[in-house]
Amino acid sequence: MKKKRVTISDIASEAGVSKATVSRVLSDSPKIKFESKEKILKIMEKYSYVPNHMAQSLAGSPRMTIGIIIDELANFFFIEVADEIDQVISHSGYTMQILSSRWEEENELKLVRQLISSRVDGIILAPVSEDSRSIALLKSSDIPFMLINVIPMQKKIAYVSSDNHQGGKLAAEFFNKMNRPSQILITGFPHQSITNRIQGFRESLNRAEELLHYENISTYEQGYEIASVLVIKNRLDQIKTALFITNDNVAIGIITRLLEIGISVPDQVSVVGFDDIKLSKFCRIPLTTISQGIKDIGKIAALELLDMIGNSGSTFPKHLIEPQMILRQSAVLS
Amino acid sequence: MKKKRVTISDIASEAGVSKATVSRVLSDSPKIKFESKEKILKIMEKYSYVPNHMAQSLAGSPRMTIGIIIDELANFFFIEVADEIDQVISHSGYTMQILSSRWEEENELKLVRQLISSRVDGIILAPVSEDSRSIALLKSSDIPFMLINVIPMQKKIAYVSSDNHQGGKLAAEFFNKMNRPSQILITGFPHQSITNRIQGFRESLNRAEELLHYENISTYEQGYEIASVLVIKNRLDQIKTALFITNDNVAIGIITRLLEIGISVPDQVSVVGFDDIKLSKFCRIPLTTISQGIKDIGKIAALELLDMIGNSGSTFPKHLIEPQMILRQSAVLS
DNA sequence: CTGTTAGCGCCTTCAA
DNA sequence: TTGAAGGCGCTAACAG
Repeated sequence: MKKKRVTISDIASEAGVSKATVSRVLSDSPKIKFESKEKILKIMEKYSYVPNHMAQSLAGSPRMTIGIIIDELANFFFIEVADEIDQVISHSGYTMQILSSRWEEENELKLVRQLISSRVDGIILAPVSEDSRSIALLKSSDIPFMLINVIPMQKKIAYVSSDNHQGGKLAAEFFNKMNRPSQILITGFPHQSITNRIQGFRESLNRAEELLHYENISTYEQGYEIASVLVIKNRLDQIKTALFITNDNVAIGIITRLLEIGISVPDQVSVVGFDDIKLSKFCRIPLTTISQGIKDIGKIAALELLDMIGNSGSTFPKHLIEPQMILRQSAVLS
Repeated sequence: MKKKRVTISDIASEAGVSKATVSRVLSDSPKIKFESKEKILKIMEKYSYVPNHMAQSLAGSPRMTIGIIIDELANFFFIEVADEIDQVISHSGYTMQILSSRWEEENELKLVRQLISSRVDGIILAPVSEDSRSIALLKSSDIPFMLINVIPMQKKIAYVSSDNHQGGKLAAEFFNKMNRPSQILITGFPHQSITNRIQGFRESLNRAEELLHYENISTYEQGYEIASVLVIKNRLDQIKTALFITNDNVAIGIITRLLEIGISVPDQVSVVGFDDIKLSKFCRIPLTTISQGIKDIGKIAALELLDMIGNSGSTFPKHLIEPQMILRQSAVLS
């Protein structure tokens, strides 16, 4: 009962021409009689004919699509990067497909395999781990790809990332000036970008040996929850504290909860975030944070990938973006 | 110089078997000798062989992917719906591809065509317009699809949407109780969902004839900007005002600006939003808003689509979700 | 358990 | 300007 899909042959026979001729109007070839073209177009219209992209691609047409794998949809950082990428590539006629690995390496590998399998023209990946198997797989494919939010271990891999080590350092220098009695670090999944932030932070931080550290806090919900714990265990209500939180989403969650409890930010507790997502301007206490240059990351990744596709991936552009301290209200140098 | 991709034939000849045998290990067929399988697997591994999905699909394999087209990436409502959908379908082994129409109908049509062209198993579309050409195209295809955030004109189209008219009514009833001297409505693109909210709101609102209305405000940046204008033109600083803003993102932007200017929310200006995105709990003044039941929308859309794919799209489930008033701080009944 | 034979729908020479 | 033929990489009967 399933109605058969109309194919190029159907169109051809109805028009009384060969498949080749129909194919020519599909690819908008110039060498075709105007009337033939008109007629074929009309028939296509009549049947709402949509050529089978799989077949086209199999037969050699470029797909004109790039795939991007991000770690999570709920993280504004990735969404903003993706949005920027979409803007750029669509100008060149490409379409972007977003996939989410949900921070699962197995899942990421599956998605990468899928993208390779569907022969997209290029891939942008924010890998769960810097030595993820996905990267090896990608390398063995001949599809141009670009890593974001990570600095790969191997050579000959294109990437764009912010200098997270430097970002951590910036935060530390700010902390040193604030010089609060209590200093706490809150980080997310053990990801290279995070590790580098931690290192950069610790290395430049005064009294680093006293630093308290909470890990695996990654969403604003989790931030909201950990805040209560912090208050009790580390007496945030009594000891002037500085928080460095390596993710704006989390920072916003924490601040929200602190305010509810009646702890003032930045007076009692000052908070420095990381990323500078758009939202950090719009949250309850605008965030003092380290900017990753989100728009730059997206734009550069897209442009370079497009370029690599043009050069059939023989180059490996590398970009390390300089982070920047953005002073707003959640932490100030009184 | 471009290294040729390894195909099933390469694997087959290297293993000294036929393509069919290799294909069998690909599909994990039981009727295959264990040693053959092992051997073939090893060779695949050696070459990092990834089967061509285009070819597989052309030859009849289901793609196991669904496509979703949303209006914009920067809108948390859509992202949250998409995230929910991804959760659900991935449990069934499907992969989701997200595409963004950027509120452009032409672009939407192109993307729909692309999805049909690539023969995905199902499509979820948040159409720019309720009588978009995309919908007609989708109908003429034999791919199961589900509309979200809209109530289609024609019958026999599956959809899930919140009852926006009712949502507007809820807001109006709340406004009537607040009974502020000045009442202002702020809406986004002229989309059916918005129109319904407006209608529902106006119909139940006391003193609706005095209602002021600003249109085409759709992002929090735009909200942030319009706030200054509002203050000046409508003397928000002097006249107690109630704002109904049909989009939480915008509402958050507006509140942020109002606070900066020194206008208190909800005392001087009370704000009712729409959507209940997660963020509305975390913004500077937690939002009183109309909940669309975002998670429900995503879950239902995904589940029903999966079901339609199973039944080869012969059913047309329709869901109208009851919106709900969520009382937080940005507007209260004193 | 395995090989052979046909396509799937389209594009691309090569001739006409 | 058009048509015929071959092939892209894989799956699906149908024989053995």
